[in-house]
Amino acid sequence: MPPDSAPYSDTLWEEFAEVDVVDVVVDVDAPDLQPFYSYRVPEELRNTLQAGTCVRLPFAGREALGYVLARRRIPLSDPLCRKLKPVHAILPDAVSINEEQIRTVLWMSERYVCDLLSAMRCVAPAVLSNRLQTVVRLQNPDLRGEDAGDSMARAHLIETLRALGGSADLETLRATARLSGFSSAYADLVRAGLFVEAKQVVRPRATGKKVRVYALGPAANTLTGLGRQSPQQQRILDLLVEHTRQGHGGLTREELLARTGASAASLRGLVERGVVVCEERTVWRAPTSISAHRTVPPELTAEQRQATAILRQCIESRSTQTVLLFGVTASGKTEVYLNAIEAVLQQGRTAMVLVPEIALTTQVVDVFVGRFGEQVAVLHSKLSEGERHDEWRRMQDGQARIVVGARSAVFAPLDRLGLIVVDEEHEASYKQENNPRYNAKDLAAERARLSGATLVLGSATPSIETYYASCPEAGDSRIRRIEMRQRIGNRPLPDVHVVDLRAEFRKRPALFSTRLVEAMHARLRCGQQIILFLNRRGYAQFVLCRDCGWVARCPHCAVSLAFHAYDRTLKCHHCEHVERAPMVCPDCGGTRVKAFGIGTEKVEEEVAKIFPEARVARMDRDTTARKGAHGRLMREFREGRARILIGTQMVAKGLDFPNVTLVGVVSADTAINLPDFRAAERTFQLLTQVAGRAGRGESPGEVIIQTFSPDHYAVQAAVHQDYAMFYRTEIQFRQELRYPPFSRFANLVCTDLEEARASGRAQRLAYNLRQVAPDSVEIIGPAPAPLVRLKNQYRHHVALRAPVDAPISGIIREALQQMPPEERRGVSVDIDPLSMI
DNA sequence: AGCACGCCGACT
DNA sequence: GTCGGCGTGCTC
Repeated sequence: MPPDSAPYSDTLWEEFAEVDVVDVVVDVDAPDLQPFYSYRVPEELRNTLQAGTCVRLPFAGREALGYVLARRRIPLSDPLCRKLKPVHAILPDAVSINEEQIRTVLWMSERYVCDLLSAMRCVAPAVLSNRLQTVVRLQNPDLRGEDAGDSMARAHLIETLRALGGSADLETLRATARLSGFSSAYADLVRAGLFVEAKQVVRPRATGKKVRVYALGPAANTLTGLGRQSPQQQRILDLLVEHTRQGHGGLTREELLARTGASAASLRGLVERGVVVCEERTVWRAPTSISAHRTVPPELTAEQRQATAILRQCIESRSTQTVLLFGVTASGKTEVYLNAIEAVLQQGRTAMVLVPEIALTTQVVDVFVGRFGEQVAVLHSKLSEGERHDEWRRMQDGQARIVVGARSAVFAPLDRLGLIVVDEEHEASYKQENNPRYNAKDLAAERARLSGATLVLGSATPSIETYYASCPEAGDSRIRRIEMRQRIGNRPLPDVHVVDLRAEFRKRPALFSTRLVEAMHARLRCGQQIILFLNRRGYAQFVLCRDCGWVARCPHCAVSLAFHAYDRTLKCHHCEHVERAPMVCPDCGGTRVKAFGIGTEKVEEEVAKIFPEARVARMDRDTTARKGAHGRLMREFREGRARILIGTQMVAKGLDFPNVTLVGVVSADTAINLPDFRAAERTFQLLTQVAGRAGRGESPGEVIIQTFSPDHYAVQAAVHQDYAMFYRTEIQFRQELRYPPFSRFANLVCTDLEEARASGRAQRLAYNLRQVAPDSVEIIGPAPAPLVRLKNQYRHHVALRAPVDAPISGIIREALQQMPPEERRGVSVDIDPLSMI
């Protein structure tokens, strides 16, 4: 027991009775590890080791990297103390993460039922791209194969390492030696001391460069140092004081002199007296060309001013209110975001803008870079590891205070977040489609909560869930709604017409209705541009032998192959499989193999037949696969070289081409009949978004929708561009059938190379779930997943439907815990899935 | 008894 | 993932 008298002995006692430890997420891939392990803080790291740092540590008899979650003290009596090993070292220069990011990791792991390491890998990709590598070298350079005794294997390894220059990393040696008993021969050599091992940290390749920057020096605080400055020197000091106060590092010579108009000599004088010091700093180069010229804010419309005022008020009062910015297409939502960001920057806080990956083209990025220049960091999937790392650093160093990025940018290391914008919030691409299946929209909400930021969800076609949450009449107003009903310049919404393909087909079956063809002729005649939309790529959906009924199927997935005419291939749209399209049926040798169903390629071919003089650009995954192809097609269309743009949903979203006056939807039916309760919502959103591409310039727009379901409410609402009308029907249907937002779903998919094991696992999982779930939670299945085989894996699933307040993640975690670890690995958890396929 | 091999479980 | 411990089974 501690002596209870003198305070100093209390402190002493605590030193004796408690151990200083850190909880570490270890970066090792194993199915059955604990969420974290504890290590002793060694004396020499006492002042530097903290939550968020990357460390080297002993683990399972070798060295590993890990990430510190928390530092704490545990009593000496704790049995854990007997097992504790010390942290080896802190990784110098490794990027560390902040407390908010650690809390995000914990939240993710909890909500999405994933381990801390996978959550950590999402939050800190730049950090965990550090790898530990084993480098092995020969004990001495003269070592020969025959020194290894009589073992051929060992002799071979020695000779291989000699050939590699006497030293190599373990993986290279393993790959070069190509030896069946590699591990044991290698271990023998290490044990005999002939091979010497060393661990080495492999870092992401950074592209930062060193510059000299100036900051306030030690003499700046003394009164004598101040006061005797020339006006020029005073301006330099003022700027540096302001800069330091905002928490930034130093400024380069060029920046300082340009912003103060001072001379180089006055700066030199300050440095000589120690008032200002010069230090080396690494700057992380921005991957985006900051060449986008600065743009001047335009005059705001009345609605934009009103929306901006509300957002400014939220930001200035540091309200954590969520706002739905519900503005029709082309109502100028982006300008509202820009103004809100301005307000946040004035407070010395930072801003995050999430956009769907597909919209993250130069068009969007340029708007932000144009307004805020180098303060903008851009994150998207096409960045190299080095570029990503640099953008990460620029944010951590405070050089970049705004991030614009796709889904994963929600993890950006911005401090003091004041605003998070999720643009086109209804987009399905905010959902990560592999594990952990997080939704960036939910994470944005959590980060906003943690950092006290205002969350803005923007859309012309909000998701039903979001809109519902913004309706006071539903007794639910967690979200404040701001509406913008006017398009910029008071341009009218386009005229939308429906063509009933049933009637059309009775007269004359064709890809394009008479009405669409006539409208296209008219637009081409007066020099305007056209977008044709069809949400299916390729030439045809499938090929079928009309003699024997054979259908080309993917050997790896349970789907038919699509026909691509331009290279005469059959492609799987779910995996990488490609094969040559056969001329005759491989089953019966018949020659009547025919393609069915339409895709963008066929649309392109048809356009070429009817409008041979019009230049066409086709934009889908096939034509934009190569880097830069997307931008080239966009330019071609923008500059008017192409008159007609044909595309999949890529062309439906966010594009702004003023000369487009006609949008033709070749078929609105691709999604409408899918067995998914969101089919109608998707159709409505897609139709409304694509219609919004027409009439963004001076001339009014026209939209023609071809469909076999002209009376469907999603089509009708899109025709009238009436969100409220769609919402009223849809929310009623959701309520009657107890779909979200009146319930929550989870989808658990069991995958295995063998179908019996996948289905067996799904059965056990369903059984476990029924054991642990309360009666209010419905366990649906097990059943084969709609896509029963994907990339060679068989898939059986179990779904959950729960009341909105049910602890759905906890139930799933509990059910999974009752399965052995290796079986758990074959279950993929999707909380609030957007699709159950 | 002495050793090779393979499986299982722990890893702070 | 990867190491070591331990059991099995083969050989001297």
